[in-house]
Amino acid sequence: MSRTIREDAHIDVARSAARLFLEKGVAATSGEEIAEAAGISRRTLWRYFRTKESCIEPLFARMSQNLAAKLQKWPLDMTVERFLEINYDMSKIDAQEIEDSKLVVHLIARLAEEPALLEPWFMSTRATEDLMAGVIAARLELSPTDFEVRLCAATVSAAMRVIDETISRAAVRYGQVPTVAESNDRLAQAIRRASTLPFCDPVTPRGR
Amino acid sequence: MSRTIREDAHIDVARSAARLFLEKGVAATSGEEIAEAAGISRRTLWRYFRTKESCIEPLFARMSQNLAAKLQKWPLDMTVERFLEINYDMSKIDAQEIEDSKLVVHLIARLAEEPALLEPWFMSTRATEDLMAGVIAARLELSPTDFEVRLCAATVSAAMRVIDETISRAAVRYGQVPTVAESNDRLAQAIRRASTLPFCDPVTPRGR
DNA sequence: CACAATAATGACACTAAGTGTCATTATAGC
DNA sequence: GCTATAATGACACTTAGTGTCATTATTGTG
Repeated sequence: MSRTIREDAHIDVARSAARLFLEKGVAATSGEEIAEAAGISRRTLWRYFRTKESCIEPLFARMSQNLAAKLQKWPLDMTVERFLEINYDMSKIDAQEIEDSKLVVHLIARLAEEPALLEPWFMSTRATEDLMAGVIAARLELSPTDFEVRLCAATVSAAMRVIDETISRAAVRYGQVPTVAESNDRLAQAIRRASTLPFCDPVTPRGR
Repeated sequence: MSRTIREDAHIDVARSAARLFLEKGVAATSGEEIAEAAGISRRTLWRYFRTKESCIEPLFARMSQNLAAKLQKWPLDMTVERFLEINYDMSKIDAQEIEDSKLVVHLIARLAEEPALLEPWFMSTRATEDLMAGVIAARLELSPTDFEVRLCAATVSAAMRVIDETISRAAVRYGQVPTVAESNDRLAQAIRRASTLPFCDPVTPRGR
């Protein structure tokens, strides 16, 4: 599986880059150091990533992909609240995923001091927006490119972004780590309030 | 007024850069060319801007500032719809501002083909978000850093972004230029639907 | 107006990000 | 085990971006 090997290699580099960025800042970290830490040549690093900053994107992308995998299984007759409740029980999450989440949380918490991290973070938000457009479109039997769907996806993913930033900051800077139930409540509430289309409630497929 | 002189110099460079980016693409435009087109040395260009891409930021920033200037005058007892209606009559806008708007519209329309333009665009969206947080906080007598205010500012500015992108794309790619009234309607409607706090309607100052 | 203080610019050398090219080494399919 | 192909490394190269210092505007003041 050449696809998986390459993806593994990419995320390994992302972890090294994230650790260096958190340790000494983005500006003080050179491409050379990232390559060395990841055990690849400088040339290969630039084949993997267009810029230094984008090296951490696979970490954000992995979060998006986890979300996507879950959202695909969201039954039409279920509310967001219930769906989030049963899907984030934290029990079947492996150690690697927890480590990655920690890195992501720390990166997000540093956004204010490290503007260079904003670009990859916004790119990830954009990916989430596309993801949500797909989910909303599927639930409401509309096109993912429909204006109403795009609007709703944008507001909802913006709300999710604010929740991520708020929780990450609180956790890293003030040590306030919420329970899984609390996070879910906040997230569900924010999504519901931000949504401009009724995709949070059970939807009934148009009769055929 | 050293402040104004510098700002003028910056936006002149931004116009040159925007024209070059639209003409030959971001990748094919070098810092050297931008500097030459703007009539400054390469060294001065890099003193003005950290990156090639960020050269166009003053154009986006100007739009934000125009918006800010208007929103400061939004009376507490007025709806968004009415406010937008009386503030965007297009009559008292000078030629330079129209030219700048055209450049911005074309840049936004190219976002899909020129991912390098995404960063400055998202930075501008972020500025709008801060702006909206201020406006919402003022109208509802809350703090601009309050979670509820941040959430609402994020959803509203996301909606504004989608409107900008939709209208720009339609205008540049399909020649569909809406009337001022139409744009206002769409914008007002999107803002109202995206808002998670009731700042769009007249607010009554808390009695003292 | 002259003259000092300070800010803005240019020139030049430099570091680091990012690319093109080609030889070498893994990897996959047979 | 052998061939086709994808991935990597080595090395030279371009261009983005910075440090430093001399020169040139600008601004404020008597």
